[in-house]
Amino acid sequence: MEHGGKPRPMKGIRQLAEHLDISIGTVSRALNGKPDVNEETRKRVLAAAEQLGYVANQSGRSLRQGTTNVIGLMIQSSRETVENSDNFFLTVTGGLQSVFSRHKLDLIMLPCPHDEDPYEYLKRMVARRIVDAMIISETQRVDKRFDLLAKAKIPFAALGRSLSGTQHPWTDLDFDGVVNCAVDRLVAHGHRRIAVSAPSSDINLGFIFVEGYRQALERHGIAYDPALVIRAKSSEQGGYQVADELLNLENRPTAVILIYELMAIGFYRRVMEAGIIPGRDIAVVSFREAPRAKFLQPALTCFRTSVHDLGVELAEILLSSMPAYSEEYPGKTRQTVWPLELIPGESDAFHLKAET
Amino acid sequence: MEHGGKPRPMKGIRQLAEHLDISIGTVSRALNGKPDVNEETRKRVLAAAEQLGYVANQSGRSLRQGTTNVIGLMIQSSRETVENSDNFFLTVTGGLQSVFSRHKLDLIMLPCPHDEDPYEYLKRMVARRIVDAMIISETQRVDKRFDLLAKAKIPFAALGRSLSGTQHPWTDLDFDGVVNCAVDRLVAHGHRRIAVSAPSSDINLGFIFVEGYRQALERHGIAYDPALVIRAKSSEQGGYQVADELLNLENRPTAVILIYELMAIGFYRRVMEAGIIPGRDIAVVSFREAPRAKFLQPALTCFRTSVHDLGVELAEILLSSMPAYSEEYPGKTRQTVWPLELIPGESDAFHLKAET
DNA sequence: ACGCGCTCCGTAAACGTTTACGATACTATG
DNA sequence: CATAGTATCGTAAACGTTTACGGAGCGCGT
Repeated sequence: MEHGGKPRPMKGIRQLAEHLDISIGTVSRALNGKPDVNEETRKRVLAAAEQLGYVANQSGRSLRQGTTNVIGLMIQSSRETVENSDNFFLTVTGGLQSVFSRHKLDLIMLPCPHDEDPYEYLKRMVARRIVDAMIISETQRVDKRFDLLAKAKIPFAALGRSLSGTQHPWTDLDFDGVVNCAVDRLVAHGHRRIAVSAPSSDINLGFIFVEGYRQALERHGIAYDPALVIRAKSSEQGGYQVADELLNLENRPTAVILIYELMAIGFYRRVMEAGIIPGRDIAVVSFREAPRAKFLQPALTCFRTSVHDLGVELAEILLSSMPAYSEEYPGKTRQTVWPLELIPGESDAFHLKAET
Repeated sequence: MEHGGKPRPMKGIRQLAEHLDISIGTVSRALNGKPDVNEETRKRVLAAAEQLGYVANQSGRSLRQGTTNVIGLMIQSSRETVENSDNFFLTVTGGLQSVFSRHKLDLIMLPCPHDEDPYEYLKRMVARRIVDAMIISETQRVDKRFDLLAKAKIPFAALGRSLSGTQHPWTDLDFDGVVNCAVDRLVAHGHRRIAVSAPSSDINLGFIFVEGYRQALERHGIAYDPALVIRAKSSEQGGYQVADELLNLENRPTAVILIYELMAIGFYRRVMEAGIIPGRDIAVVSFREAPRAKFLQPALTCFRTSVHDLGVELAEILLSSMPAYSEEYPGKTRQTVWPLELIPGESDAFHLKAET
């Protein structure tokens, strides 16, 4: 206003420079906090940029310095995922951003289309050089994406451990701990015939979960019965199906471990249709808690964690493996399992102990 | 292989050109499908690019032609949203992508951090020129983002109608239709005292929903009672709270319209604690269906739509307003309401009709 | 022989930044 | 006063791509 200049839409750093009557080099240095610029001119530049609404064009910047200041989070919104992911990713995103924003990094989510191969999609995104680093999720038991990213020299971290022995940063929920704790608890209550539901063993989660279950049984000297392992989708529908299959067994289990509490809704419905009350006639424990667990009747016993903090951990692990940021996270462990906490409900049937 | 060349990591179009012994101009034209290039050389170029894994650097491309081939979907993962959005956005994303992929457009999700003002965030993203167009969601009753995008000349479409009279492309769920249908149905069953729950009236949804409710009542000659309008979060917790407040009324309603079926879980829990059975003692209708509606007991009466197709509609509306694509969507209506379908359950108490 | 149109391709400029390098002015030191 | 050092700034190259422009070669009709 004091210049009488109309704040027309800023075109580029060049216009900003000639508006200030300084060279564009100085303007750039001023904006980027470089040391060799007079403090007073820096103030002028910043003020003018603010007033005229100038923000550096990202394409020009990344073309020059080969960096985008953007981290990508790849998610596969597959049918399977859409039904079970719930708000998991949005919550993780919050945790990631709370860390990234301190480093002026922006997070974008890259949703792989249903009909595109995740590997090809990632390849495309990586080649486009649109992100500086990647976070991948829903890791498979054999996941070619690890090699792809390593070869392309793109820093990355995974939400989900690696089973193929490749060395890279990851964090993962403590499936082993959860399933062990669940089995211990159920056994302590007198249960010997315990069913489990899990997704396909191609998915990391599906594999590890059942593996942990098998080991826990072994520890208690209980025989492993494949009929008690139900592969199902992690949705209400899946829970309904699990109950259905278990009811059809001639030798029914007295307890069941579900993966997602979402499944419990369908499971409850199906067993109640058969006159079976969770917590009285069958024990139910669920792996991951969502807010609705406590609204089920009877309240679901499940395992809880802060998904937000999981995002924080994931972000720190990623940054600690990026040369440009690693010194700010010294000695950070790059492969961690994330603990969960037991939230007791009424569904795991304490009183069965007495009956058995 | 026939060349004996090792497929080292491709640096740029220049290396690809000299590998083929053609000029980079021709290579670029060949890759981009320009007409003035021999079909046979085009084949050679495409083959080499495929073999060497060359993909154009996005920064260089967008710097030159001022376009990124990326559409941004802004979401506010506010606390409120995280709890109620469920998988809504991921499903919408699927619909969007099914359209965009036909035009070789990529979709990225831009999650606004909790602690950043959505307006400032959008401003930042727009100025960075990282996307060609934007889709914004969760529109407010007065939303400065419309002006921002219009001034920046960024094509955009909104998921959520405009109430401020600004002219821009949008689609929106048919709140009016839903709430009218719900009220009609409840009134036909003999209800006169009907409660409604909605988010804050600052949110488009909250405002329109209650407005439609008020008009529907008026149409039936029923007095509007502000005590029956409960502003609550769209979560299980919110549903619990709604039930709680309604139970405390001296003159209780006989029916309630909930916004999200997620709320029904909490609502069911609370009223059942008081010995009240939905569908017998109180009628419950919900606005938006998710898979779990049918697993509730008694099954929830609610309104359903294909969220995927909603995404398709939104994508087409956006593209039809972009000069580069508009001719492929001739005569497309740019402002539409999206209908929903009634899914009858057992929760809206048909038999109350006889009693009243 | 000449001109014209057509097909195909090479050249070089341009997009908006950042940054290495050198230039200038000033200060301190001998 | 000469010199070195320091603070500040301007210049220009570079990043990888697209595209306007023009040129070469060719066929064809006059």
